[in-house]
Amino acid sequence: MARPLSPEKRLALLLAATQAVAEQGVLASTASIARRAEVAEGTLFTYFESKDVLFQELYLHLKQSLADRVMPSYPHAADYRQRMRHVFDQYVVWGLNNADGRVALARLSASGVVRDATREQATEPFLAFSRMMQDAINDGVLLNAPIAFLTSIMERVAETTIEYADKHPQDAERTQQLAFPLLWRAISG
Amino acid sequence: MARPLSPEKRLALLLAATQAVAEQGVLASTASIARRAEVAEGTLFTYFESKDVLFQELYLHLKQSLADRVMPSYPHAADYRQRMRHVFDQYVVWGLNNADGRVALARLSASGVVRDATREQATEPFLAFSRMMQDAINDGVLLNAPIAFLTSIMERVAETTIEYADKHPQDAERTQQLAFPLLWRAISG
Amino acid sequence: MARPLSPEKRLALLLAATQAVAEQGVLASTASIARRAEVAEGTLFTYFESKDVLFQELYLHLKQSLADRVMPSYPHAADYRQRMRHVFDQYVVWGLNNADGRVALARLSASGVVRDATREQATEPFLAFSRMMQDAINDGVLLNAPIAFLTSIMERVAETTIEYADKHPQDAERTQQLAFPLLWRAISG
Amino acid sequence: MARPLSPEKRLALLLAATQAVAEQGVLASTASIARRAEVAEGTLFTYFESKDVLFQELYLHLKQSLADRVMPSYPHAADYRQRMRHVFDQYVVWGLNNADGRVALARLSASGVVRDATREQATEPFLAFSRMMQDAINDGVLLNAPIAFLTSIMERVAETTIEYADKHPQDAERTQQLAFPLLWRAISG
DNA sequence: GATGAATGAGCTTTCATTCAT
DNA sequence: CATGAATGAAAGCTCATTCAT
Repeated sequence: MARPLSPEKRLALLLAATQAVAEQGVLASTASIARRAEVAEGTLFTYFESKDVLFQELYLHLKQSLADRVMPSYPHAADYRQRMRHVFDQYVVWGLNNADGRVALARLSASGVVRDATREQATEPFLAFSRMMQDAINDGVLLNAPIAFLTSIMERVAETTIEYADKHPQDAERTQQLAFPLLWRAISG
Repeated sequence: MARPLSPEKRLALLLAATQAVAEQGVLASTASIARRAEVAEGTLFTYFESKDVLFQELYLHLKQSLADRVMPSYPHAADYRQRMRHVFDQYVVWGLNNADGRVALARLSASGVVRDATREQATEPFLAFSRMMQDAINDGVLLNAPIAFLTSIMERVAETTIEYADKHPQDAERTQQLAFPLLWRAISG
Repeated sequence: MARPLSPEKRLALLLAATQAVAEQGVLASTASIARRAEVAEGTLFTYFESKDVLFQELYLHLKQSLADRVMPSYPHAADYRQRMRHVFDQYVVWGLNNADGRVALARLSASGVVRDATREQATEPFLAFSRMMQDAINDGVLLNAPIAFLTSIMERVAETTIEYADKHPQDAERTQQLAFPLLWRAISG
Repeated sequence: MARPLSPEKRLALLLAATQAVAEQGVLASTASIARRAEVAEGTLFTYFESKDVLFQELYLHLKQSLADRVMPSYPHAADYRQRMRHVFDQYVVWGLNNADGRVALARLSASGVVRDATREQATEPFLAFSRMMQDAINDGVLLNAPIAFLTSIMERVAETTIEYADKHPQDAERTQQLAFPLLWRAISG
C-alpha cells in the first residue's frame, strides 16, 4: 500500500465514513462519504482500493482511536482491579465522547463486513490489557473462564453503559458509578 | 375468497428472510429472499407491503419466537433467582437452537432499520418478566438500577454466552454453567 | 364476444376507467380501475379481454356518449347553420357536463393506444352529421375544403371552448356566445 | 473539471426522447431512450435527475425549437395580419418538418405529466407574439375575446392543418392555402 | 494525483394477466 | 361467474467502480 500523498484527505475520508456509517449503516454510499469529505468520488478509491477495504480500515481506525484513549495512560503497575477499572472507565469515556465512532463501530461490527483477520488485527493495541487478563485469571483474581469470554463481557457491559447513559442523560452519572462494580462482581473470582 | 393468503407461504418468507439476513445482513435482496422461499419475486410484496415492512415484521417474528421459548414455561411462582435463571437459560437455549434467528435479530437490530415503535411492540410478550424485574428491584433483590439497564445487561450476557458457546463448542458446557451465576452476581442487590 | 352476465358491472368498469384515465392517463392500472368499480381485479378481464381492448371500448363508449347527447335531438330539417350550431352547442354542453369523459377521451386519443379501426368505428353514430357537411360543401354553404379537415376544425374549436370555459368559469358565458359565430365565419363559404 | 457534461449527449438524449415519446407516448422507458441515444442507462440520470425532469425539459426543448423557427424572423414592423400569418405559417412549417417533435409535444401535453410551471415557462420565447395579440385586440383588429382563447384557437387550427397535411399529402398544398384565411376570418374583429 | 462523467449490474417495486378456489 | 393470490417481466433509479481529462 503506497503512502498516499495527503494524510489529511485519508483522515477526512475516515471521519466522513464514520459519520455516514453511524447514520446510515453500511448502505451509506461511497459517493455520500466522498461528498462529506469534500473530495471527488474517484478520490476515495485512490485512498481505499474498494468500499470493502475502506470498511476494514475504518474498523481498525476506530479500534485504534479507542486504544489511543485507553492504553497510553494504562497503569501498568496498579493492581488488577485498578487496571481493569481504568480500561473500563476510559472505554466509557471514549464512547460518550465519540458517539458517531461508537455507533459506526457497532454497526460495522454487526453488519458482517468486518473480516476475522481484521478483527484479529484490531486486538493488537490492547495486548498489555489481554496479558493482564490472563495473569489475573491465573492468580485467581478473575473467574476461571475463557479470556475471550470475559473480555467480551467487559465490552458488552461497557457498551450497555454508554448506550444507556447516552439515551437517559439524567441517569448517566448514577449508571456510570453502578457499572464498574457490577462488572467486577460479575467477573472477579 | 378466491385463494386465501397462505400462512405457510408467509412463514416460508419469514424463514427465508431470517436466513438471508443472517448471512448478508439488511443488504439481502428481496429477490434472494423470494427465491429462498420458493416463491415469485412479486409474491413477497403481497405478504409484505415493502422491504421495510418485511423487516419490521421479521423483527417481531423473531422476538416472538424467543418469547415462545421463554414465556410459556415461565415459573410465575418461583423465587426471583429461579425466574431469572429460567429466562436466561431459555434465552441461551433459544439462541443455540436458532443460530440464524439470533444472528438475523442482531443484524437487524444494529442496522438501524427497526423502528422504535416496532421495538416497543416486541417487548409485549415479555411483560410478566418485566414486572418481575421491577418487583425484584423494589424488594431489594436486584440492584437499585434502571430496569432498562439491568434488562440490557441480562440480554448482553446471554448473547455473549450464546456467541461464545457457538464459536467454541468445546467450552460451551462450562461457559453456560458459568454464565448465570456471573449474571446474578452482577445484578443482584 | 359473449354477452356478459351483468351490464351494470360492464358500465361500472367503463365509468371507473373514465375517471381513472381522466386522472392518470393510460398509466392508470387495471387494478385501480377494478377497485374503483368495486369489482375484483380478475373480473375486469372477464368483461374486457385485455387492457388494450378495454381502452378501445372505452373510446367507443365515450364517443357514443357524445353522440347520445348530440344526435337524438339533431334537427334534420333545419338549415345548415342551425344544424351545425346544434351539433356544436351540444358538443360543448356534453363536454361541460362530462369533465371526466372529455379529459379521458382527450388523453386516450393523444396516447396512441386508440387504433385507426376504432376511430373509424366511432364515427358511425355521427353519419347524419357527416352527410350534412358534405351536402353543405356541395351547396357552397361551407368552404370547399376536405370534409375531414373541416370536421376536425369544428371539433378543435369545440374542445378549445370547453377547456377555456372550464378553466375560466367567469368568462364561460361570453366565450360560448363567441365560439359558434367564430367557427361559422371560419368554415362557411 | 474531469470530463465536462457533454451538450452533444444531452441533445442526443432529448432527440431520442422525442422519437420515443412520439412513438410510444410517456410510457416510453428510460432504458429505450438511453439505448436510442447510444448512452448507458445510468447516463440518462446524470443529465436528467429523473424521468419526470426529463419530460419537463423535453417539453421546454420542443417549445423552444418551435420558437426558434417562428421568432427570429418575426416581422415586428409588419401589420397585424402579416405578423399573424408569419407565426401561423412558420408554426405549420415547423410541424411539417418536425413530425416527431410535433407528435411528442402533443402526447406530452395531453399526458398530464407537464406541470403548469413548465407550461408557463415555455411561453416566454413567444412574448413578442403575445403582446401583438393583445395590441390587436385593443385596436379592434382581433375579436374582443380572451387572449388565451384566441391563442388556443390559433394553435389548434395550426395543428389541425399540420396533421391533415401530414395524413393527406396530396391535399397538403390546398389545405395550407385555405388554413390561414380560415383562421383570420375566425378571429379578426 | 484529483476530478466527476460514464457505465451497467442490480435493486425494489409495479402491474397485466392467469388460474386455483 | 367472481375472486384475489400468484406470477415474472419490466420499470425507474442507485451505486461501486473505471478512466478520460
